[in-house]
Amino acid sequence: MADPLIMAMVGRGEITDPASARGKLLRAAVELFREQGYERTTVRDLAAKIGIQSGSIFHHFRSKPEILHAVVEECIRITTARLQAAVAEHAQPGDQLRALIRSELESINGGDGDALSVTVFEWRSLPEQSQQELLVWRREYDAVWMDVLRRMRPELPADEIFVIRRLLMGAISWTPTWYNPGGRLDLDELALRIWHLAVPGAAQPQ
Amino acid sequence: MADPLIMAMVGRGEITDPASARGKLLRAAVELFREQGYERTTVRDLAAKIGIQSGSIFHHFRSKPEILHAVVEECIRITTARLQAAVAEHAQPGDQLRALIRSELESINGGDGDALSVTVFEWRSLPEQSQQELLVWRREYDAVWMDVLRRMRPELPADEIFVIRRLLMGAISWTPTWYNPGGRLDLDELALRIWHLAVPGAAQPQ
DNA sequence: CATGACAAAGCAAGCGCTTGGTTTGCAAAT
DNA sequence: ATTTGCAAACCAAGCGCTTGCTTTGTCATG
Repeated sequence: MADPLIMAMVGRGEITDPASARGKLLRAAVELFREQGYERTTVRDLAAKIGIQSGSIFHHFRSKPEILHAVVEECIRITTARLQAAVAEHAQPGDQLRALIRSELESINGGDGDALSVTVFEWRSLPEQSQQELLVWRREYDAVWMDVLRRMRPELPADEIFVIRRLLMGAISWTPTWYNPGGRLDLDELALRIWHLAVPGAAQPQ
Repeated sequence: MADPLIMAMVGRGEITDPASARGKLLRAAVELFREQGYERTTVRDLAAKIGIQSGSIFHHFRSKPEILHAVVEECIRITTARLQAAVAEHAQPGDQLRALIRSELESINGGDGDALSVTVFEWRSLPEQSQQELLVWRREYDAVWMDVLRRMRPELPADEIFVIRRLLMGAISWTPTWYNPGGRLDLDELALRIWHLAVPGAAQPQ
């Protein structure tokens, strides 16, 4: 847990310290929400997972929806920071796009704390007001993608870029339902396959 | 509701007659499950929607999960029949693929009884045993896609075809979260865009 | 007069959340 | 070095409500 990106964000007060009680609760929530969904996870499940009484949870959060809100907000902020870091490592738009795809795949299929799948699949379970508030962070997230795609395919109009983004997002978001992280297809190769969806003119792999 | 495909299937006893009490219940369930999800839909919601008492539901179904099971099963069977019909209308694999994409888009975004989005998004809410039983129908559904894709890209190995299928499935399954059926982008054009993802060598639209 | 389709009422269990009080860790005051 | 103060973290108990489902009875139809 010595992830420098996480530690820096904790230092800046942007996310909860994973070592704190609140942080542990959030990580347990991510795991349960991903395994069995938000609605089917009870506050008692959550409490049992970290070894406290169900009522004690409400010392840290005012309500159950607030837990989901916190999970999603921190997840988006972390993932956005990861995406920006991935883009910054490359100069060419093509490389940036591949890094972007790879980074998002990792965030959604990765081994530790893959909260992005919770964000993606439990978004509808958020109260209307929460969704509205979280849109601010989602737009920042989207902007990273749109910038890179625009530079990658400057010949396309904005609305076509938008459609491509959404289609890629669907393809990537869907991978947790079928992709096996331990199997023969590794994340780099999968990222390359998806990259070729967005860049039809490029040379085929192999 | 004079859909000949539906009527034929009702005649063969493959699906429930939409005019029957059970049929009305299933259609109401689809609507509610799609709007607010299976878990958040109560049997009382469902009963109120068709104007009966909540207890009366259990004359038609033994349990709430059994309702979801029936919704998903009938949906898969209908959608499979629609896909097969769409493929049969064309001779060339390229046209067949486009018809396939178009048909699935319509089933998941279409105006009337778009149960496919329920099937897609509520699959995890099915009991383990239901999932196992329904896999039989899902395999038949998948086979339609795999056959066409194999004929379309005969140069690719089976596992690459599989990945393409899953990526397309993700892109299509995700459309309900962003696509606006009444907007400027119509389903034919969207289908064409997705088609070009699967057929990178083909000429670009326009 | 048997059957199917429902209404009416309600049960047991589980839900999110509240309450009042206890433990723990730590730092300032003595 | 010991005491005191205090806030964060937590426990134990349970309230009020909703949930899926059951039971019993009614009534129209064939």
